[in-house]
Amino acid sequence: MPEVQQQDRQAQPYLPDHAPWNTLSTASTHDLLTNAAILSFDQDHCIDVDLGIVVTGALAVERELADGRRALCTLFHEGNLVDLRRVDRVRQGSLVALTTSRFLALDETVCEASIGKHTDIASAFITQLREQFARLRDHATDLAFKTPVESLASVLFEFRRWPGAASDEQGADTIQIPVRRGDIANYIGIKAETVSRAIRKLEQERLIGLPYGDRVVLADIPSMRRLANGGRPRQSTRR
Amino acid sequence: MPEVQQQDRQAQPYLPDHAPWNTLSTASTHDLLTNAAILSFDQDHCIDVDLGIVVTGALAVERELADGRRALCTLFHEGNLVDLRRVDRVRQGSLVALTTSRFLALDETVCEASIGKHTDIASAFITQLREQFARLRDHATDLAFKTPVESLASVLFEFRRWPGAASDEQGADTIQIPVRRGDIANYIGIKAETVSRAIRKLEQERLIGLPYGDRVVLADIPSMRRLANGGRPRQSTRR
DNA sequence: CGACTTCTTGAGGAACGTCAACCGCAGTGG
DNA sequence: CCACTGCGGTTGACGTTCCTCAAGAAGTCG
Repeated sequence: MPEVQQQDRQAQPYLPDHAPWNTLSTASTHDLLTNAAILSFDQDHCIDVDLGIVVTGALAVERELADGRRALCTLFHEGNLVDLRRVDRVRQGSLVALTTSRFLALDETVCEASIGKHTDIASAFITQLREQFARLRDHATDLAFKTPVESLASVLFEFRRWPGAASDEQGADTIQIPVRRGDIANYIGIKAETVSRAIRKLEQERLIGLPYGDRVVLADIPSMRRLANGGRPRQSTRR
Repeated sequence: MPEVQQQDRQAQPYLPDHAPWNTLSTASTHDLLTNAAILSFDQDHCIDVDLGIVVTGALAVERELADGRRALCTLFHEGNLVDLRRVDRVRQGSLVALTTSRFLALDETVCEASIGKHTDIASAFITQLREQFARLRDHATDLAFKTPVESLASVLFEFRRWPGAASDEQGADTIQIPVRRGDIANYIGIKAETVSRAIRKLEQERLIGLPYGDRVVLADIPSMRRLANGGRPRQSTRR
């Protein structure tokens, strides 16, 4: 169990250079950053802040079941708004760092005031919330019925949308997998071993390439898209 | 495949008598209902409206995979705000009626204006969105790692929170299951047959009672809570 | 009564979880 | 320099689980 440890930095708080935050006016930025602080976290450390923005790294909302099973309900990357303030006294889960990360902790009351005062901040928040809602619905669909290979294809496309994760080196579509296998497993509801097997299966079918390390080359994007959209159901005993 | 069919009613639009909508001021209610309409739907009919409030019945966001598998990502009951407006040109899924339902379709531009004008409407919307976010995270946790029996216990507690679904007849905690078995299955990511078996298992263990029809009596709430929280993991081959 | 839908029950098999072992790598300390 | 340790990832064997399919039961509506 990772202990809670927050290393405060005296650095001036700043917003990540990522939409929609880099479009805010100077006055809005100034107001929003009042009482804010940049925090740094090592991998696997819990973060007991309920409101803020991811500056670098990867965070997740983790929920632990009674017997120790862990589920990552939401992944956050650079620029994502994190809002875990309680609803009806119910905890939404705990925020953990999946990699070494920096996080901009916002002051809740300042934040509420800024939303009311600046329309650009309000719309930035709404944009983020609706985007995350859509992603969470996607994710629920993945979890409900997709096979491991389909879920993995789906999550690869999710990683491709992460800022800085995708690149187009030498004409190939390369993705840097930003988290550990075990984290992917906890995210898509399977075990790390099954993630490993699913990756190997995709590679054997020449749908992806594994040049080195944590890099994945999408060799056949149309097929992968079909897969991610539910193209490989459980095998029927009939056929 | 259910055809799209909407039966318009000339009835005056009205808000459901349910929090937070019944706390709005008269002026707010009047503004919000401008250009709104009450629609009625039969079971399994699609609803091509992106914004509105459930008046009676049960709706769901359905996503269909390429091969016909269906997942219900979100259930909506009386009083729930439905906001399926697109994000980044991505469809969130389609809205379907799980039972005969009535739905208050809101005008999107009127709605935006009302939120900006009336703070009680804005806070009602925010309350609904955050509540649904929390529920969706719960649901993702269910889908990720819970066994069918655990997921079923979890969804029974979800139904208990539905207005009108729970009652306290003769001292027992009785729930009216508001949707079909197949819908429950599509919601918690298992098959209808497995739902049936899970219900039977719970009854055999005296955790629930099945007096008649679609009624379920929670006979042992503490045990059920434990179960819903992950109290019955997959069996280890070790023990 | 049939025709239909929904739910239930049973048999059988594919699939994924469980466990154990191993590999590669990085850090550590002698 | 090398042994030791720990972590993350991979591979293999095996068994439970839940999906698939089929058939029947129960309720609904014409």
